[in-house]
Amino acid sequence: MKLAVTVHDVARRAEVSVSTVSRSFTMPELVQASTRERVLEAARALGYRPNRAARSLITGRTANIGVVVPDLANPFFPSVVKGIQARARESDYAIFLADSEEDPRLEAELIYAMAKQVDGVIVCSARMGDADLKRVSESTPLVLLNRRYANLPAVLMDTADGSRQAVQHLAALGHTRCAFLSGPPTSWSNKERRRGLRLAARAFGVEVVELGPFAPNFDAGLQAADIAIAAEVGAIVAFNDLMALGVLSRLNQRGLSVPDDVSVVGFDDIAMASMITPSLTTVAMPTEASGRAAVESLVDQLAGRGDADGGQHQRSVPTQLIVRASTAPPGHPVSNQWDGRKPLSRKGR
Amino acid sequence: MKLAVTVHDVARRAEVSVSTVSRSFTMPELVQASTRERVLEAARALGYRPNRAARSLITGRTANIGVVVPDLANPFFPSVVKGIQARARESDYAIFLADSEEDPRLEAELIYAMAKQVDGVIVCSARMGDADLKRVSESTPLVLLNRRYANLPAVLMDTADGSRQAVQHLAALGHTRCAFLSGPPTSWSNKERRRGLRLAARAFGVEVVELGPFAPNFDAGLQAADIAIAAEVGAIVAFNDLMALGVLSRLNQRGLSVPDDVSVVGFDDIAMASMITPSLTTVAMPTEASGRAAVESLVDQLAGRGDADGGQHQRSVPTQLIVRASTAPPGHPVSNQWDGRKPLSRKGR
DNA sequence: ATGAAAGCGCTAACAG
DNA sequence: CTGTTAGCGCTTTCAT
Repeated sequence: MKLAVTVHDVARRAEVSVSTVSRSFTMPELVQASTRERVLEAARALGYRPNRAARSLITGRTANIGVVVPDLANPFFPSVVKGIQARARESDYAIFLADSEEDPRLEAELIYAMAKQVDGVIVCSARMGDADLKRVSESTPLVLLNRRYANLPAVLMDTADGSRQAVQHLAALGHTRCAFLSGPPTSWSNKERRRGLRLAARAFGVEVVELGPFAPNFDAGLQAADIAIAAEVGAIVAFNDLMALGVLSRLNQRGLSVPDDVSVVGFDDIAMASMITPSLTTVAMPTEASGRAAVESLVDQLAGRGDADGGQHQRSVPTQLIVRASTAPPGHPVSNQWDGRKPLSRKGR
Repeated sequence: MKLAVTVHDVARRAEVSVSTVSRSFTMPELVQASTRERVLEAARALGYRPNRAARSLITGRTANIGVVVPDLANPFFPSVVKGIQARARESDYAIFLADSEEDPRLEAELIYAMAKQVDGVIVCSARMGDADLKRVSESTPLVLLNRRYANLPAVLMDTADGSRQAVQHLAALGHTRCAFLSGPPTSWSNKERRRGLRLAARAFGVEVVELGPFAPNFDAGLQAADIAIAAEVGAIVAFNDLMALGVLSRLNQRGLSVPDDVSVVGFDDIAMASMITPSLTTVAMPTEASGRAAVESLVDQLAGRGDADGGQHQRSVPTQLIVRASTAPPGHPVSNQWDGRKPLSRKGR
């Protein structure tokens, strides 16, 4: 069943030494064409596949990259992982995946556990504290996604600007008072969203009521909706789309109309956003693109190119407000109007 | 930076031999408590972590399990992976993840590539042909999810029964003609859904028009909606929820109301289903539970318990129809799915 | 251009 | 109970 075909087997079949077999795979130009052909042929005949684990033992390189996410059930993360996976394969890396179940302690533990089997780890929306982050970063090359710490390489979505766009939009609709349903307190994204909101609120003359923190899921949205309504706001900005959907659902239950009675804004994966109910305005997060960027950052780092650019390891990826039916002029066909080309108004930062 | 702390280092520090160190970790009861304590202490002080790759080289066991999915962007699969991941950790397995991007050839290739680094592979909704499946299954222990082949271990969602429930529901609403938007031709689930549909259609006196095949995504749903409408059906059963959402979106664009003009049924992850627009009736698939079941099946198989139960390796997991607003009595506010002009709620509840 | 031999970090006999 | 030794499958000097 699980018979291991080794270099030796191939060597014997091709009547060469093991080193020649090895070289035929890893440094083909160093072996004569005819010999190499014989080796490759023998390998094919035997169904030989190099054992990457054994290889890594000696080379110190695993060709695997680790990925840690807080919760795969949150649609945001699969999308990031998708981007990582796609970009990783382009550079012949395989993916080691772990779900920390929103547990900060587990997060660090998982990274330690996989450290030896990967060349580096991409940590998505890390929930652990700075101290742990520091410690972990000393044992394995890391890339942070949507988290900032010292000058660790990071890919940051420009979520604060997304907040700004959202507020600008709401202000344009005539709103003067809106609620922010806050998410996980240790989340960098949450802080950024709040920060952007406050800044823009002042600029556009909108009052922001901060509610929460809530869990970043659908059920919390149900509950948060009532609280928001009690706070007498005309617009609700939810930490993410899962919560926003819960809000929508509860609003609907209470017979309130969106956006006629209340405007709702969520933050979500850009792909998912296009499928979701048109009454929800969304700040689209560039999930796949960020995943790809994270891999690139890691690959650079591993290739030693990391230190070359003087600690300029933190890349920011823009976000984009997607407005649907809620602002469509009467008679405008409802759809996912954004075609991915024409950006909405943006100021430089 | 990446200094490797080995058994030797620990051994030296604890003034014991390497084998004692090794045993302290893998067979703690075979080493005297005091010695073990000394070893563990030394290990902690040095920050030693066993190198699982090296270990696997000699034990033949990696404590990793591979997972292959066709498309992580399809919400169905992250949910399955979530279940796998959770159950896997309970048995101290880590996850190797690969996305085949709906490419049957890549699928087999990915499995071969990870074969040596995992103890077994869970293949979700395999798209590859039977021949490839057979070949792959000879090189690595496999568990199939929503795919059946010979007597390979498999976890099957009872999707045919879901179809039956859907048809029964539609018949009860008075429908006599419905469309089935077919998905990937090589998909077992697609065949099962169609089979269940046909069977139930006969039983309940409903006519089924088969359309497609379509790609299992949102965009295909947009397109399929037009075709379905042209076919003059009163109900549409889509291969999955991604397509169903596309259908909903297009119907909405065309000014058709769901479910007043057309009923739409999708198949989806049970957790996601609860958040999606209430106008969509869904056959909820037990994704997480199936993921867990798949791991259990694999663990059994690896423990040699596989052959004991006489080839009874195929487990079936029930599905369940979730009906929402579509069956609500007239006057029920339909949804947060409308064109942004006319309030949907007609009368109060 | 090719071969022989020495390990990578770990565990599994086999002795003591 | 603990230490010594021999590899797991692979790459890599160092010779030839």
